[in-house]
Amino acid sequence: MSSHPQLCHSDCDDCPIRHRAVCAHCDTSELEELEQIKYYRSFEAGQTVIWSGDQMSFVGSVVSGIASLTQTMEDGRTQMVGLLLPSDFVGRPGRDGAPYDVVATTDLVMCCFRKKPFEELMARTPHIAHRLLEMTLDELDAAREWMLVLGRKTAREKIASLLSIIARRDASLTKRGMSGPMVFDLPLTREAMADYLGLTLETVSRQISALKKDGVIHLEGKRHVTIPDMGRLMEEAGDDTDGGFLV
Amino acid sequence: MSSHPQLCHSDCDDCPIRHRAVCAHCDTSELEELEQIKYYRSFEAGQTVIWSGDQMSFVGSVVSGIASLTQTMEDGRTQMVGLLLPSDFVGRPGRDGAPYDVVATTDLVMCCFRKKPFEELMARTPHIAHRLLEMTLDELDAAREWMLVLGRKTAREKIASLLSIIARRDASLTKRGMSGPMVFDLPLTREAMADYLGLTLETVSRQISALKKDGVIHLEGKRHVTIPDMGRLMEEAGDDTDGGFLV
DNA sequence: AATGGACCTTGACCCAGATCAAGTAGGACC
DNA sequence: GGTCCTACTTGATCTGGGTCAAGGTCCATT
Repeated sequence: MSSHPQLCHSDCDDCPIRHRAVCAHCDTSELEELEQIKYYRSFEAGQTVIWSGDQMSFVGSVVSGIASLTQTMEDGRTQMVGLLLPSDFVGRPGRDGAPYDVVATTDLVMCCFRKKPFEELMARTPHIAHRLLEMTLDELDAAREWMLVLGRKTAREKIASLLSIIARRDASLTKRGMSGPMVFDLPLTREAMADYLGLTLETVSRQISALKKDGVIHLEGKRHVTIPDMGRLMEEAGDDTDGGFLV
Repeated sequence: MSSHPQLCHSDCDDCPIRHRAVCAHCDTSELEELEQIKYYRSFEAGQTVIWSGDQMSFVGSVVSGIASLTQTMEDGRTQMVGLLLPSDFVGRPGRDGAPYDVVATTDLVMCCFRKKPFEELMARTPHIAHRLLEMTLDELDAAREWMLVLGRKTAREKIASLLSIIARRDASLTKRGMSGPMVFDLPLTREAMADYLGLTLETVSRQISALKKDGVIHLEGKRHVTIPDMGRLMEEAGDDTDGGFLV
């Protein structure tokens, strides 16, 4: 927590990332006000947090686990339109209905703020409003980057893109750097990856096997991944070799 | 203009949509301030308005013509990640670099505001900041809806989705209703449609021919489209038959 | 240690859409 | 009226990824 000392107070350990997403610059009285309207919710893997069309009564952020934003067609085809990792923010201040399902992809703990009072706080706290706009622009950038993945990349490039996103996020959350080999556990099933990438689970499986055979990744078991050379992975993803590290 | 009387002042005819995107509720002094920092720019079809990575010195909105947000891979594959129709807003207040190219897809006129003073105005005018957040959330919703199109729809459904978006936007801009047959000119080449849909131009052409043969659309020349039955088109798009009309 | 079930892998085959290649339509300009 | 050019169409063929089907692996439960 050393990099965000201003966030740290009593219950840091309880919910280490709880305020990072919302208010990196909140003063004490604002933090206390947030404290008042804060509560935690847990979900089991597979549970739906919010149904598309429902009223959303809270905003909040992911403490642990993974949630995903999912759109479904009548015939059952589904597409994940967003992946929420720990510290990511969920919610649409000023809006009522959810435009898509929010699903707990793993066991999930969320730190929530009641929506009405949060909006009121936001209305009289410009820097929170500003922060919300920032976060929304970030989400928009991520969504548009993903449109390129969905529209133009091959299956192999799609897998490599997903792996590099997860690896990067994991590195930044655990404060390990990006140099040297990266090691992490895949938090998604093959099917969830397929839904995120616009593929079938069989194709995901085949491409992961191929990347493994080619030495781009190592696998222990089905989920434990080692990436010996991050640059190589990003080439496989078809990304500009630089730049991507910024996200 | 009758539905937005508060926007109408001297130069309504000159730039009818100029403020609609930004400030439906601005008072006179705010409008005058905007007036001071406003200027127009014109582009020819094919010109690049902003290069990815460039500093953006303005925010603004499209007066006439079409612009598109485009991402390109090193090998030339390109994906449109946004379509800017008249009255749509461009710009990222609080951010400097553009994350993708903005390209004039047809001849284009934009109404721009100088960025620095616009941001200052925004900082002390909460309802403008709020409006910006609203617009960004709308863009995010649109981007995510498009992710479903890119990831899970067939070529035929993709074309139908694009046509119904254009038809709806056209209807709302010209204030014609959605009842009865819809008539409009396609503002995009087959290639631009392909770039938006993650297809090749040949596939676009074939699917348009197929929709025509099946009576879902009528074509006069290559661009003039009549949609006899909007509901039918939306079924072809695989959309929920209701709801979509809201956008 | 056997059973069951979720998750994953691999093979065989198929098809939607890409690719390659001609050709057509229509507008601008001489 | 011809010729050029850009935008589009259509056909023939190929292929990446989908579909269908058969196992395999790893746990949790008994």
